[in-house]
Parts: sequence; C-alpha cells; structure tokens
Amino acid sequence: MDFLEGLNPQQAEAVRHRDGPLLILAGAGSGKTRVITHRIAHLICSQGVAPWSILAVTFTNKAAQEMRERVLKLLEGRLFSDGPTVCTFHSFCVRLLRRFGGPLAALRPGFSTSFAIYDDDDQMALIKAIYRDLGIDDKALSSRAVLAMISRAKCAKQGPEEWKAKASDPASKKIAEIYDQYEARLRAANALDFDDLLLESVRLLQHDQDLRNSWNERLTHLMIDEYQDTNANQYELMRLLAGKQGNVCVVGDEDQSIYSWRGADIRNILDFQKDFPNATVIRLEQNYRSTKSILAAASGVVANNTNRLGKKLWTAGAEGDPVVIYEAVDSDAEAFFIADMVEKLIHDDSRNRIAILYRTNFQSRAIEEALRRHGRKYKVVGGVSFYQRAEIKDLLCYLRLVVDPADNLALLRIINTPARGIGKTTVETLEQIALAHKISLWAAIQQALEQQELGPRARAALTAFRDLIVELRQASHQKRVDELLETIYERTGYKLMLEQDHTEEGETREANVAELLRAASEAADQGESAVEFLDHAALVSDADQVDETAQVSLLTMHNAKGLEFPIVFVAGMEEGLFPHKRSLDSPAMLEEERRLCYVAMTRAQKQLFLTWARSRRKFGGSPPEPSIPSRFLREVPPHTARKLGGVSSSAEIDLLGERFEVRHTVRKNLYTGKTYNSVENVANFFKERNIPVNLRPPDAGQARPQPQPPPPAEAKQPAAAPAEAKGPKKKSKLSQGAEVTHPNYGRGSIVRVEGEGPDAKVTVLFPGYGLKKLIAKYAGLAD
DNA sequence: TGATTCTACGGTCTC
DNA sequence: CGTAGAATCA
Repeated sequence: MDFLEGLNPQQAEAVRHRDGPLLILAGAGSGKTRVITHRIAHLICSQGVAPWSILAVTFTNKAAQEMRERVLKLLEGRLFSDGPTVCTFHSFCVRLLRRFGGPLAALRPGFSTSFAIYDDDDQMALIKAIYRDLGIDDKALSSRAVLAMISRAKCAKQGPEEWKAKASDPASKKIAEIYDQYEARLRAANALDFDDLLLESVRLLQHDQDLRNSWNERLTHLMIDEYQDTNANQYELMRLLAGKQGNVCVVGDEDQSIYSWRGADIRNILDFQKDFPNATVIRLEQNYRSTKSILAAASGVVANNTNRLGKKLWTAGAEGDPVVIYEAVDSDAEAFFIADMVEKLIHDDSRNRIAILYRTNFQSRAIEEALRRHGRKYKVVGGVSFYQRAEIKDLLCYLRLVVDPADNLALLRIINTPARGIGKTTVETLEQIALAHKISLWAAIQQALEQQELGPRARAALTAFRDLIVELRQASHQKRVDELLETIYERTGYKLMLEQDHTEEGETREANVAELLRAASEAADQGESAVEFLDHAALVSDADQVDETAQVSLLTMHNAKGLEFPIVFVAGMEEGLFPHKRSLDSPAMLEEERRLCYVAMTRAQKQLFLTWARSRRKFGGSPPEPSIPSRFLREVPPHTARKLGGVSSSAEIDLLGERFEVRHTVRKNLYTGKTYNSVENVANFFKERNIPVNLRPPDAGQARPQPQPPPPAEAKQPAAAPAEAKGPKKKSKLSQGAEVTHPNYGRGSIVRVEGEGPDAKVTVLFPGYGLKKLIAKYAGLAD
C-alpha cells in the first residue's frame, strides 16, 4: 500500500521524513492525525522500522485509541506481536513506573510499584485534612488556590524545600508548610498525584541510567501530538526518551495552545528550532475542515495575537454561509435562540451534528433547559464525570484499600460508608495513633485493637471492619476484578444500603454501580488486573467520553479541542466571561483566551454561530448583570459575518420567519406549553393560524422618515421609558401595535387582543422572550 | 453516633 | 441554584 497516496505535498513530505527532529506546524483541520498515522505505517512498512520502537503520545485516551485503530487499519494484513505504542503521557508514565519504578524508592522513600494515584478529589481531601490538622481556615487561604500553586511548583520541579527557602512573607511560609505536609502524606500513603506521574518518571529516568539506555535503544521514533500544550516535565521526558538519536517528531499549532494554566509552556513549540537546530520544519496550511467564511473569521481573530510563529491557512472549500453573530437580550433568550436554531438545523438535515460550546460549565444549564423544552436529546461532556460519582468512588476506594492498605485517603472515605458505627471520635483516635507512631491508619487500627484503648462499641465496629477488609484482601488473590468488586459491593453492605433507598436517586446509583461492574467485567475479560483497572479509572478524562455520533453535544471549548462538528455554536461571547475576567489584566492570558476562541471557531465545518447576551445572571435569583460584547466579536472581520438579534430583534423575526420553515419539527415538540418563547415559534404561531403578522418594531414601523437615529441599545432595556409623543398612545392602551412594559419581560408590543377590559387576553411580543399570552388584570402591564 | 435540616457561600478551563 | 459544612435533633 502506498501511504503517500491522497496526501498534499507537505503532508507527504512529513510522512516521508525518516530521521532527525521534525516540527510539523499543523493548522486547524489540516489533517495532522492523518499525517501521524500514515507516517507510522510508512515507517513500519516502507522503511523497515520495528513497530515496537515507535512511541506516539497523544493528548487524550480517546485520541490514542482512535489513532491506534487508524494505524491498525492502515497496517491491515500485517500482524505484529508488539505494535507501536500509542498513549497519553500520563498513561505512559503509569506503565513505566509500575513496571520499572522499583529503583525510584531510592529517591522517594516509601515508594513501591503498587502506588495509588490520587485524582483531584483526593488531592483536595488531602489538603482539607492538612488544613484541619494545622488549624488553617479555608477562608483565610483558599485551598483551591494553594493546590494550584503546589501543582505549578511541581510542574516547575520545585519541591517544598525550594519553596520554603524563598518564602519571605507569612502567607507563603504557610503554603510551604502545607506543601511539605502534602508531600509527606503522599509518600506515607505511597500515592502519586497527576503531576507526580510525570515528575517521578523524569526523576526515574534521570536516576537510572540502565533504564534510560534500554529505552533509548528501543525507541527509535518518537512522536508527540498537541506539542503546544506540553509542560516542562513532559518536555523533559521527551528529551530523555529521545536520547541521542533525537528522532523526535512533534506536531502542534501555537495558535491552539490553551493549557498554560495547567503548566503547559508555549515556548516548547516556539523554541523547538532552538532546541533542535537541525530540525526540519513543515507547515500544513491547507484546511480541509471549514468553509472559507469560517476560516477567515477565525483567522481574523487570532491575527490579533503577537506571539506566533505565523501561518496562513487556506481552503479549497466553498465560501459557505457567513458566521452569524447573535445578540440576545439576556442569557435565557440566548439559550432559546440556540435551542430553536438547533431544531431548525436538525429539521433541515437530520444528519447535522451540532456542538454548543461555552467557556464555563455553569453556562450549560440554561441551554439544557431550553433544549429540554423542545424535547431535544443532547449530551453534556464533562461536568460530574462517572468516576467522580459518590457510589463509584466509594467502591473504587474499597478496591484501592484492598490493593494497598496504606492508602489512608481511601480508608478514610469508606471506613464508615455504609454507616457501621465508626464515628468521628474513633477516627480521630486512629489518626492520633497513626501520627504518633508514624504508621498508616490501617496499621493504627490493628494497634488500637491490640491496646484496648477504645470503648466496647467502637471496638466491635472496628473489629468488624478490619475482618471485612482482611476477608476481601484474601478474596482479591483468587478473583477477577469484576468478581472482586461484586464481592465488595455485597459484603460491605453497600448493595443493601442502595437497595433500601427507594428514591429515584437511589435507583440511579444502583444503575451506576451496575455500569461499573459491567466496565470491570469488560476489563477483566481483557485480562486487566485490579491495579490496571484502577489506573484506567484514574486516568479517564472528560474528553474521553465524547460521543461523536451524538446529534447535539454540549461541552466546554477546552474539551472541544481536536474535535469537529458540522455546526457549532459558541455561547456567552461577553467581556468577563469570554475572555474570562481573570485574564483581563494580563496580555499573555488574553492571548490564550483568544487562542481558545480560535480553537472554538475552527471546530465548525459548515456553519458557525457566535452568541452573546446583553445581560446575564450568575445564578437563579440574583439580578441579571449587564454585559458588553466580547472583544473577539469585534475582531471578526465584518465581511465574514452577519449580525442578528439585538436592537432590531423583531425585524429579525421576519428574516428568520421567511428564511426558515421549521414548523413540523417545532410543532411536534413545542406546542405543549402556554408560552411561545422563540423567534421562530413566533412566526410559526401565526403561520399556523393565518393571522397577519405585525412584527415590525414599533419604531421602524412608522415608516415615515424619522429624524433621529434608531434608539441605542439601552433604550430597549426593561426600565427604559417608551418613546413618547407617538400618536394614539392613550386610547390604544391595549390595542394591537401598542407598546407595553412588563415587570419581568420588559418592553414589548401587543400583537393581539382578545376580549376587553381587565379580563382581556393580550398577546405581547417581548424582544428576546418571544410571545407571551397574558391576562390584562394580572400581568401588571404599563405603557 | 447518625440522620436531618439549615445556612452561608460561591463559580474558569483539567490530565 | 446547588452544595458543603455546621448545627440540631432523635
């Protein structure tokens, strides 16, 4: 098979490149996955490189799996006992440490290859425990912030000692103390956090020359995807693994670097040519994904950044529809617009896959609600992930404890779940014993029982708990993971606890456990041990659960990295939200926000909507806060975009009503409620009934030449007074075409009146809210 | 000790 | 609005 077939010249050059460092600057949608997979196949089949000497590192497990499948497909017919390794940095490190990590004990006292992995929940629990013991108040010193600082220190390979040395003010001394404790407890529990996985792998390879040599001999070709988002430890790891041969091929796009806050260093890609002076550089600039409009819009935005290597993306594709910029009155109206448009687009073509992207997770709620009104199914990526659910974590903590009794955090989590009479005081006693003798909590239990320091009740409870764990421990030697988990589920009383909970919540929790058991049995079928299963669970990411067949997906822009969708909405394009307020005073962070915007926009293949709301409420009851459009909207070149909504929001109804015919889809789903909340439904409502639509805005409606310009945006705000001195105001208080103000919906125009007097039913169009049918005497309308 | 209610508080992005 | 931790009661 010819692996160069169908590639453009630059892609082919990258695939053909055999030895020496290679930097591939791959613009969005330029087919880099194709290049990587073809290069792997080409190296193996045409250049005689042994499959096992190739390592490709991707950003997510999902990307790794996809890449593996694609390579396998290319290699069809050729079987290899030990194929190329494709995985993420983190999973590579876990495997490395589990198999070859023994010598690390010399550098890290207490380390053994059966270490536990602490995820961010565990890390937080650990910090909280330290706060308790040191008597620190979370309000005085945010634990989240401290955890972030510790993580950053680790990325920069700075231990507690270094931190302590340069700490001058009391606050950073305190942090040094927490950091110190944090490290000590991780070691005592033989646990590694995510940063440690990378850090300790680096230290291991630096320390153990034999190990390094053997890897250098084995790995002749190294490839790293999403190189712009690697951090210092990953960089170090790459250098150690690449060895002297330096056959390292990195693929990335400096315009898509969006993870500096978690330690990614954009300089890694900007300086690659300095680090490897003999590097070949190939630019992939042909985009195969998006229309000309979308590409031009996105390029126009990112062109405002200064820190770039620079490339010019182009496409042979169609011009396509202009990007739509939609201005909504408030966040609910924004959500309604999106939901309605989703209906229309799916009605137009049921194969349309749609993504709704946002900066922060809380934005999903309003959009979810709007979608639900249409009965539209959607998939949210992220949020509370499966493995974070309480019942799942509990059972996995039992498993962790069975695998490694020193795992204090796991023990603390489940020692009294389900409740078995081991209360706070008992646990505190255990903690004191553990602290005094520098032993694990598990060991402290044994000791407490021997020394008879406890009351009879606690004693009995503790004995039962110990026997339970010992029993499970013995079972673990003979059973598969799934059987073991099942035993845990039953013997710990967890099953009973859930069965007795007859609420809906209890039932979903049971279903979740069933799902976990199913996953475990799948893992066991593939020969995974309990430890491997736990590793797997610890390293799944939100992005791994993206379902690409889902019709409507909701996800953060960060999670959308590497994905593509025919239609994309980017919601919440407002200053302070996107770009996020925490980046406003730093030019570097602003540039990262802009890159994030570029990433979001370039996910779209055919059509792109950017929406923003003039006011947004942070949570339920709080008053809406006014907002101004994101600077990124201004940066979209005007000729690539079309504006909808805003001041002319009722004019746009005509526009949409004419252009789109949605009625079937919408009717089916929507005509159940009393309100008709959306732009298209408004038009629809009238079409259905053949009622003449008078939706022109009152101002523009007076077609007479008007001296003054259209009112500024503020004039449309609820509080604003209606335009005075306009014709038959008094008499037509409740007549068609008149304007009224509603306490909740603000200003609107009457489109229909049924009946008279206080009992009259009035149908009013509120820009941004759509049609509302109101009873005059209850509605509190004012003119 | 355990279960329930109450209150205060808060919100980037994530392997 | 949702949650975590405190306060309270059985």
